[in-house]
Amino acid sequence: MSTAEETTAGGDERQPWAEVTPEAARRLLVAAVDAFAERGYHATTTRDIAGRAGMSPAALYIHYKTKEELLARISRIGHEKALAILRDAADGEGTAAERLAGAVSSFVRWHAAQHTTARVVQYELEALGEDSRAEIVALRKEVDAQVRRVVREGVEAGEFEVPDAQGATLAIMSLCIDVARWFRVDGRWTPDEVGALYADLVLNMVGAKR
Amino acid sequence: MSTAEETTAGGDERQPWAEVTPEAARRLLVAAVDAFAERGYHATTTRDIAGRAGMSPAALYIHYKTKEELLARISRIGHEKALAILRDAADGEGTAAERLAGAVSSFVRWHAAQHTTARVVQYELEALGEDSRAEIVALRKEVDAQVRRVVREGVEAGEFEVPDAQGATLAIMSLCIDVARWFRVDGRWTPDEVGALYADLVLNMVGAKR
DNA sequence: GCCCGCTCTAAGCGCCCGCTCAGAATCCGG
DNA sequence: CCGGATTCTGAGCGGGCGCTTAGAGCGGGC
Repeated sequence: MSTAEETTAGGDERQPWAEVTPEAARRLLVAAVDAFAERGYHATTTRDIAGRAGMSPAALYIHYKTKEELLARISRIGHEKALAILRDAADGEGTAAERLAGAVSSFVRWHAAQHTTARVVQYELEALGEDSRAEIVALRKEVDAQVRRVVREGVEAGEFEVPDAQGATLAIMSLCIDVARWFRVDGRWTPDEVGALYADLVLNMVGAKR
Repeated sequence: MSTAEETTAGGDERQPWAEVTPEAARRLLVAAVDAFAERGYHATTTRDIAGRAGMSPAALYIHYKTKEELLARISRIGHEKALAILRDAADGEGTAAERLAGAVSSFVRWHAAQHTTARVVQYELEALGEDSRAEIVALRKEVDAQVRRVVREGVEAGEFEVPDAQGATLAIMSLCIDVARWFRVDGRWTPDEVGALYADLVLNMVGAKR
């Protein structure tokens, strides 16, 4: 497995929203993440978001033009974080198997540890407006490309044995993303444990020689 | 009739909502499935559902007490169908590997072919009221149990090699369920192809001797 | 042929939504 | 200690929501 914890580019893991300023805007955004993850974008009211941030409903509109802009900002930052995690792992050193295991375990760890954010990022895409959705779709293609690259390299190097590299990549991404749906903090596993378990299962899946 | 296709208990695959009567109630329910899958439960209005069914908004309330009852009915029938599919496969004949492959391919095929229904069934749980949610959660436990049983039997028979049967089961279910999220009718694969691909990947995942 | 019961519609009720705006509070350079 | 910019609040707008109600249309039993 990975050592203790590899550093992940693109932000501090303890303060994921440090780049959002001023502080009131950050408090609103964090409140929105919680509310969107709990109840979904459409079921969340601006009054609820403002309330969680300890402000009046009107305060929201000083920092964000609309409720949708909040979602767009969350989705943007979240996808950039996901891309940074996977790029780091895919660009790292080692065999394709080692890099794939690293990518899966970090990506899964993020989906588990930041599962509220991940839930919004992965499941509220359709609530985005046209413009932000296009931006996000482009980011997602880049995200996919990182994993596909490692899978292809593994196949070419004879490390993996898969009949359909694109299909395998899809399944791997799918497996990781779905962690955000089912992960519970009071459940059976810690984020690290799920990451390790899934890295192992994925190596099996691509027929990596062990 | 279906010859090559295995018959699946719990309803005809071409008319999935045949058990819903009268016809107007079925039309409303099908409209609700489409709308919920497209836009999500909370973003769907009763006017939209009624409009898709070619009726006035008030007509909905002759057949259903509330909008939530529509969701509950859809979720109930969908989960029963899913359970029937997996029970059939798990109770079938053959080695654990054959039964697991059958379970995964049928379950995935359903998630792909009926992806609008599956999307509602799998992603709108939190919109359910307390009572229906409890009922559905019980059904989901039974669904999980079918797959877990086959995995355990495979491990005991020495067919599979997994360090954590529960973890592997979770990953298998997760993989299948997420098909409803990403599957597109105009995409690269047919439901049958995804079913076959995924059955193969899952056998790898559990370390089945090939 | 009449009437009952079922199915449907037109109209609309009360509520809460996203969002606005006028003005109060606060901060800060000079 | 002042004055303008910035950040916030209380009140409330227009509108769409889930759902109700009164009554029209109509098919089947006697």
